[in-house]
Amino acid sequence: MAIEYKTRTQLVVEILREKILSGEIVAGQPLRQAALADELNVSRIPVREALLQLEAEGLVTFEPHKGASATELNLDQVDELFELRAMIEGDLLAASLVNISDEALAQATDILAKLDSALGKENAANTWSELNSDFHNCLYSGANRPQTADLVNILNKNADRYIRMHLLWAGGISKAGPEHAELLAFCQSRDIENAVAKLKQHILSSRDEIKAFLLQRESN
Amino acid sequence: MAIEYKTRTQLVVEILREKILSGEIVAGQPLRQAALADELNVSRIPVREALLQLEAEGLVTFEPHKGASATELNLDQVDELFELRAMIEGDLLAASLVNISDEALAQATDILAKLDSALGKENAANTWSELNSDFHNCLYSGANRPQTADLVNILNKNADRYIRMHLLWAGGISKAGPEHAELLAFCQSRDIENAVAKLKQHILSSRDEIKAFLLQRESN
DNA sequence: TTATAATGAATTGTATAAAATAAGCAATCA
DNA sequence: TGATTGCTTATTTTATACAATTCATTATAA
Repeated sequence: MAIEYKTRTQLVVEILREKILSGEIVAGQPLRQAALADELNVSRIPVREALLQLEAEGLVTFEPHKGASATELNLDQVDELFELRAMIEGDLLAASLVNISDEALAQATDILAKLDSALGKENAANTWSELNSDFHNCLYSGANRPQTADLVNILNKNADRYIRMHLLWAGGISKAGPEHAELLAFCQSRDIENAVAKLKQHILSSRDEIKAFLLQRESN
Repeated sequence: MAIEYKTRTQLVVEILREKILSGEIVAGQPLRQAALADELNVSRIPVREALLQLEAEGLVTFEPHKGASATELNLDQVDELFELRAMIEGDLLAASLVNISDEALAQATDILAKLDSALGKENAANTWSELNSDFHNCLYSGANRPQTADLVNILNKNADRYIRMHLLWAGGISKAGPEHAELLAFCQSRDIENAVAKLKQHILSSRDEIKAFLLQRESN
């Protein structure tokens, strides 16, 4: 297997993204370029460029001369983000199911099993979230819409933080397991209408749980 | 009115974006950092950061150690881009019409007049495209969905190059004028269903014209 | 006391210099 | 000749150094 070359900037992007998604860097927390450069043992230039890239993904907010911080979404923004996901992913799934291969569906079944068993284990939130993303991408693989898929992945990265947080603090998206199974069943029978409806409901119900959690935490 | 401070990076972003959208920088053309820095009288750092930002917008493609170039979309990608726009903008318009103010609609009427008169004039493509964007944003102003609006604007910047190109080389989106008028009429009567249908059809018909144009040019 | 201006430390933004990498071309070997 | 290797050059990537800006704090004046 060929090793792929990565620039320092790309490495910093990956490290910082993971720190934000995992919650190690908390939303709203200022990200000091010099401190990060020091910690990662690079100069400030790749750190700056990484922060800019993360800003484009929505995970970081930049203000000229004031610096960067991990983006903090309020309840309305969380709402909007999940609505957007429901719409776009619904459309993507519909397009995908027309052409989806049996291999992709088999793979999705596989991932689903891992997903269920991941819940109790160590580092559950991080593993779960990655598998969850794989599962959904697998179902969208028939669509052949690379730009839309990229967009979905960016939106998911933004949602991911909240999903992980919820998973970590409230013991998980309680209904995710059975919902995934139902969704996969509709996909397997190529029942586009029900599959899309289930997917949207799945995304929006996770939104509701997360919003409820955020609201409750806010009031403390 | 207070003038807003802009970093060199932001200025370079705006200049380069306009050059790409206007066609001065042709798709596929390599963007040499040193040459651009020299031309704009800044160092290479702000140029690099600007190119990274434009990459996030989809206008520029970066390859490590090889440099940046203006992104070139093939027919399928143009297709996907416009489909995505139709879906998201349709949804955004529906949400907007529920709350849209009479002022916004009046403003849209205003812009529409300017839009028609802009067609024959000098620099038609650039002015038209800006007004066109204003017109649509005006119609979406009632939605109160800032993240979705941002996304729409990014997608529009990608589509814009092709719209301007078509405007410039083929004398314009022939049906845009009457379509805009019809769309506005539906909006004024708060007829959500017809307005959304009209908008989608408007976006997709411009896609068809552009694809036909690209195909014809390709075969030469 | 309150408002405003001056000061300085912390931080970001930019320029320049150095290092790393890729691509083209000549030299070498089969 | 054809393929491969090593060198040269162009370009990008990164580091370091400096300039500009912000923010907090203190000093000054109304």
